[in-house]
Amino acid sequence: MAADNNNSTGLKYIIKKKQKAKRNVHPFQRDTKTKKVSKVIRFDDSDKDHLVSVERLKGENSLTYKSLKNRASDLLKVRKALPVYHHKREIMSYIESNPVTVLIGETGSGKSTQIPQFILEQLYDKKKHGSIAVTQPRRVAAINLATRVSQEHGCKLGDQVGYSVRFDNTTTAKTRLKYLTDGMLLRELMMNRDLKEYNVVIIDEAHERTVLTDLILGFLKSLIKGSRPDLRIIVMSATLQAEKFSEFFNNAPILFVEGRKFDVTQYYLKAPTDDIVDAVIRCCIQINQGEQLGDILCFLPGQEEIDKAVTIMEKIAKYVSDETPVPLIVPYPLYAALPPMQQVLVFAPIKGFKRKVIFSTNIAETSVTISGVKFVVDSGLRKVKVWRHQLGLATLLTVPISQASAMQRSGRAGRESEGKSFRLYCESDYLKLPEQSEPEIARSDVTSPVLMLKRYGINDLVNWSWFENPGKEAIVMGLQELYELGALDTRGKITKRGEQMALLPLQPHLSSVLIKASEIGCLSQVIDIVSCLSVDNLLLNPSPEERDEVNERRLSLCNAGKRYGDLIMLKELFDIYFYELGKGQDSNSERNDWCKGLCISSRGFKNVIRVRDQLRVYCKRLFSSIDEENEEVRKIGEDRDEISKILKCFLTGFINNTAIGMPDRSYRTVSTGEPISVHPSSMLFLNKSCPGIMYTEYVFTTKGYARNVSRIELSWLQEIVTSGTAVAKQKIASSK
DNA sequence: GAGCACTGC
Repeated sequence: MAADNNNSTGLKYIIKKKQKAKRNVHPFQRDTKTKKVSKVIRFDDSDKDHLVSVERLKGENSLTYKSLKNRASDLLKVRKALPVYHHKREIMSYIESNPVTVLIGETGSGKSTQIPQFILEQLYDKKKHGSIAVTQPRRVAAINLATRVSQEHGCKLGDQVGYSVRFDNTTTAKTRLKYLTDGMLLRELMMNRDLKEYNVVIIDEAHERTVLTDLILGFLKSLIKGSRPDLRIIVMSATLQAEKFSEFFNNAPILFVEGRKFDVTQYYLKAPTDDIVDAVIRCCIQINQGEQLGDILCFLPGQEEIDKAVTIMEKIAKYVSDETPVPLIVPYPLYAALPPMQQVLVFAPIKGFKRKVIFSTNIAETSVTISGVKFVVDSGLRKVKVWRHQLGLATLLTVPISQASAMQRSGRAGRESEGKSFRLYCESDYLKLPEQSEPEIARSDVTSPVLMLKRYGINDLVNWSWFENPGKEAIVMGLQELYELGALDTRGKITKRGEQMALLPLQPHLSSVLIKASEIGCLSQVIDIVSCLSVDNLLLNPSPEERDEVNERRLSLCNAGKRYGDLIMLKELFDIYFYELGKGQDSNSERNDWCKGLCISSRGFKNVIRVRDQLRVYCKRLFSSIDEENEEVRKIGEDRDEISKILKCFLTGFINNTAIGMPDRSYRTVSTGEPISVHPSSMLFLNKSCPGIMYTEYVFTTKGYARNVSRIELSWLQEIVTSGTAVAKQKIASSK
């Protein structure tokens, strides 16, 4: 590939007039009778950009009262310079006189740090009791915001201002302003249905439309219509979707807060391209030749495309900079399954006459911010998981992004200075894109939300105050799943088992496995396996060169796993990590080296231990059946009976995720008879001798794959079903 | 022969 690329792939750009990366807010600026107000308030600063790193702050926890106050008064000067301060009274008067306020402002407009403090001051002034909850979709955001705001407030983290996320709760009895993940607030709703400790609940980043935020919105609506008419609600969102939030809450007023961003010039392709990796590479080379220094962030749909782009770029970068006097391009991949060691490389600034080019998935769209980016190259594609209720199957699809998402991606070029965004599609195609991405709840398995609603005491789920109704079919499938797991009775009422399942921080299927394990006495071992399963990206993907080597090492370590599959392998790995390694002085480095050799995430394994600790505490409370003694015995051996017992526990939760071996050595699912293949990452990929398999996940990519696969005997199916529900029995019978 | 992104009393 040559640097001269004005050729047939159509990579010539038409310059568009300069436009802001953010969307114009006009559609909402009209005043109507129902929309009581429209305010445009300009911020000169952005909140999350000036957040200090948590590590640094934790070291400062020993600060004296006086120095805390001094720092707060320094910060107050900065805060007072924010234009939002001048509009404080107006904003507060709307919040005060309306049960629900929708506050529109971009991420980084200052709303997340300042508005909660205004409300806190008001609570102090009026000598009111109660506190404020601010929800965030991500843990890091909750932690960073609470840390910053506690400084501004002049208190230690956990005094008046604190945060609560899984495994980490800094709040105390003194805390009046609490930043928490939306999952945490839902947990609180399960325990304390009226949220009576809160005067005000703020839902931040509501435009991201995660399943959990959508659920919270539904719960809040039913609360203000029912037992908490006094509760104040503020929905904070980026510019779009304001009207949807407003309409949902009885035409709540919408306030606008503008954030400052730098101009981003938009470029489009003249003609569409059919090879997106090639187009991205060519675009980067072109930027490198014609543009000033500054890093490039490229959005590609998935790992496959990213690895390919990195490989190509590595090959041509040196050649290009040798031939012409341009910066040397240094390519980096970025995606969630990448080993953390490689992920951090992306953030280190580059020295010399070089240019960083980051090839990233959607992870860089909201979750991760990289400084130094001046150029964005957008493939216009992403991967989404879409749940098929009828098939119990997740499909992973590559689809065009929405306009909102395209704008979010472009905005990544304008965070520190003016930037440029290159969209590798035509402007006419951009205009055809949907305005918004489909909300997650519309394409997800809702078994877990349905269980939450049942536990909350909702009977008529179809007509509940869903912010987005996932549809009757999805709800009915959820109800049936829960009935089959024994969480609901024949009338759809939650059972004692269902109550226990709802309290465990696991998906219902895994909760049900845990309960079964406690009944038949293998809880400790099953907790270890479930803990591994509930950590994402524990087993990382080895690079192609070391793949065979790593697989060989894993196989040789896990004798039982080789025969019985991935669940047993996880337990074997856990046993080595937990019982054999890390006893000596160099425990940490010993464990890290071991993880590295097997391409296991050591951060992931630390999370496994935290999940395990939490599950053990919950189980002790729920079933009081964990035997603290004989801990060594909990290691798994190659005892056939013990392994069968453990796998049968899993079978009670995943009876519908089973397939039977055919004479031609393929597998067909028990429930639908569809062909299914063992995923190549599985221990059982090469094992062709299983009478049947059970899996925790069924994903369709190029074909239907079973992931986390275990060997099962066909007689077990009958055995489990005889002790199970009538519905499942019928399914097995009809599949024969 | 293959892996979008988050998250939980």
